[in-house]
Amino acid sequence: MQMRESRKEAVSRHKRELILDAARSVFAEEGLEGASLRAIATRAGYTPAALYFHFESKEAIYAEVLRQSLASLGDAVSADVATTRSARQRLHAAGMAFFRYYADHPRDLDLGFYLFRGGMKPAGLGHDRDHELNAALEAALHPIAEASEALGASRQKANTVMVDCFAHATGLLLLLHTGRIRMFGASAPDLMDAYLRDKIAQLGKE
Amino acid sequence: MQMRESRKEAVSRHKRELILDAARSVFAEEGLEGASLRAIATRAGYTPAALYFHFESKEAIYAEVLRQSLASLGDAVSADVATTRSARQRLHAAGMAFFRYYADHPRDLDLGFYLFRGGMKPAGLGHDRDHELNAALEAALHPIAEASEALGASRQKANTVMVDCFAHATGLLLLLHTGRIRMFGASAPDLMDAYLRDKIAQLGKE
DNA sequence: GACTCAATTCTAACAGCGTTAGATAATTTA
DNA sequence: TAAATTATCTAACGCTGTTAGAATTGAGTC
Repeated sequence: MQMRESRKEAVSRHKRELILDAARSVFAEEGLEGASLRAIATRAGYTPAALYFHFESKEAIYAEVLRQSLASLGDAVSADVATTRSARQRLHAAGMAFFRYYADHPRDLDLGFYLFRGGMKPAGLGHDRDHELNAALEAALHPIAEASEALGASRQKANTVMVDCFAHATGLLLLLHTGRIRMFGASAPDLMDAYLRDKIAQLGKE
Repeated sequence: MQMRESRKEAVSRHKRELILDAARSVFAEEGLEGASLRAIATRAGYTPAALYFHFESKEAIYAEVLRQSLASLGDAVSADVATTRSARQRLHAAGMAFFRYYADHPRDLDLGFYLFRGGMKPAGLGHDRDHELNAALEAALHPIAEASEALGASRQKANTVMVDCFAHATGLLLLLHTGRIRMFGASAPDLMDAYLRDKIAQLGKE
């Protein structure tokens, strides 16, 4: 039921994208803390209030940046998975691609943590946006569940594997980017690799 | 080299503790977002500016709350570990105690995420406070490394196990408290339990 | 009891934040 | 050209963490 977008809509979408570019730019240079709505507006050549014509709130801008980031993540995972030949390799490739994406894009991880942790609180984002982000994350991770099932796991078990991999990767990424605990020579990517290999071996023998 | 604290020092310490109680109280009722310096001051019966006589910044108050929380965590882990008889049980008990502490104290987890992620940025906390918090976290987790070594792992490997357990628990806790990904019937505590059992079995046969 | 000096708290303000109402400018439509 | 809609700006509100400087409190001394 979607009709061709009018010229006006295209222009509007383009302006939104310019604002999002400004947001990403400020975000990259100043981090999440420095990415105030005013800073974003200034960089985009706007007055703060003007942004409210294109987005309903600052969090909505953040959410859209995150949404696009999750789409990129999904693409990155899919691309890596596509180069493999076996279910074992698919699981490993998907897990590592997920890990690597956030190892390479720490700001995106910041944003994810910020919105995913705070988003449910007071009227944050609203259920629609919220569900959309959840779905995008799950979609990006889905190859892990698919590969697990191909390795003989039940659907329930396959989803559990997906959740486990997500949790482990997330925890390691947190460690990687904050350096809270000394790693004693071990590297986060190596630990992720080892975790996935163990999981695959474990699935193979059940 | 530490001498008995004077009466004046004791009073000062008591007032600090009252402020920290107010902080915990606001934090419990309003969450991290609602725990503004002004809200804390009001609850403690102070004017906002008065808090700066006892703490150097709002983040310093947060940091002290977190420090005490990490001490409690260490106690909780130690207490559970003390009830066990074997190295296998110690590892399992320590991992589960860590997980359970933050499952039961979501606000403390919020605080940890907030300070641990943002703390390194612009002049946040300073290296001393920062190192102190890191050390407290590592101390709380140490029983995991100890038990791993008792199970025959090298010191390097034992520390790796500690890091892995921390990462997995952290990731699952994030999931537990935000419900970002559907868990498909699996429960986070069960997943943590399964992870630890696997790790223990894996250590046993090396 | 009055004086002093330090410890403690308050008042008032600053600059920054997200957000909103209402006026204004720019663009499209009739 | 006139009207109407779209887009942006100005100005303000109430919030935030923080600071300077004045006022208050409290203890120790003459």
